Amino acid sequence: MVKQYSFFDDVYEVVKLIPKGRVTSYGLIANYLGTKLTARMVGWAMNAAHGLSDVPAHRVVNRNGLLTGKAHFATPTMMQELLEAEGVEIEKDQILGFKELVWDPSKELEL
DNA sequence: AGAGTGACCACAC
DNA sequence: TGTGTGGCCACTC
Repeated sequence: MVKQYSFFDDVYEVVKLIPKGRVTSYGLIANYLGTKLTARMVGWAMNAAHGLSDVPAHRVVNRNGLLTGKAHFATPTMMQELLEAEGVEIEKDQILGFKELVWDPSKELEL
């Protein structure tokens, strides 16, 4: 039923590699996978990813560290709950110290 | 084949 | 500092 596309798999793989307690942004993933992929595509991929429990979509936020995708979870608070459970502090749907918690695949993985 | 849409990002005012 | 607009690529109707 759920059709999966090739680039979705790439996005999932990166998201799965995000260390616990760390977060990343759509743009960083897009940048890491290649210029072909735009932040919108990553967000769109996440839309399909939320159905897969393997993909920690809660660790992916926008470039401001804002939980823009929380509305797409089972409950609006679920995303925050999951992040807080991993030690990430959140206030008003915004990740505190996002700048230091951000996990940039193009830097961390470094190929 | 064309138009609309999307869990975004960057620039301009 | 905050709002508005365009652009990006892929998918659906």
